[in-house]
Amino acid sequence: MKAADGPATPLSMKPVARAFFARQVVEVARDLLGCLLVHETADGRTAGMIVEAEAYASDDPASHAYRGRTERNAPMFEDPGFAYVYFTYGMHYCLNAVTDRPGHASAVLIRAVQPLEGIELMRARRGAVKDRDLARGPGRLTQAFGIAGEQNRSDLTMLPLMICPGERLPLRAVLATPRIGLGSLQDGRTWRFVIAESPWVSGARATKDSRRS
DNA sequence: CAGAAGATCATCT
DNA sequence: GATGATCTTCTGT
Repeated sequence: MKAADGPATPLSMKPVARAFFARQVVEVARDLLGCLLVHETADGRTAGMIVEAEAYASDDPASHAYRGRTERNAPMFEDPGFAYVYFTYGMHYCLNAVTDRPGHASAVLIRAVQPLEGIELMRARRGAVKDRDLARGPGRLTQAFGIAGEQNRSDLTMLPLMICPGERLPLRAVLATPRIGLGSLQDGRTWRFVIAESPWVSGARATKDSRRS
């Protein structure tokens, strides 16, 4: 007999309202912590709780949208609540949630989730790694969720994200990376990384050069 | 058209 | 901590 893979209690599948994404990018990034990322493919459904994210405002020099619209970053200029998926380093896909208003070109990179459902499927996709490493990191996450590989990238890019409310996670840190680029913020401070208090985050970044908020 | 860099990861020392 | 893998996208000529 096959062991069921999901959690004992079914996940709430009611997605957040579109208005959730139509706000300043760092606020969205912060509020995404604790939310559930759900993705379904022919192989099954995977879900996890977002524990680490990264905000990219349009005036951040490190943002793909910093130098204006291109073919690749076009989804960033479109409607909030959709995905912007891009391919990088010749082998990795990264998943973003488009935020703010159309034309503002900001997005949140989803950097790590705590696996909750479809864990066997994630293991199959990721190979022999510790469960802690199944979806810790933007490239690993897309691989575990089946967003990488043979998936049609352009289709994926225009799909609505399935983000559902989860639990409230305490904030561990908000990190700035001023030498790479500036997150644009209301009070002039520079933010970008948004990290929850959770064992599923990437430890090195979570402790280095952090500013509490 | 060529060249460089890249929102990364696995592996090595 | 350093390095190689691997290829798309963007920029400049």
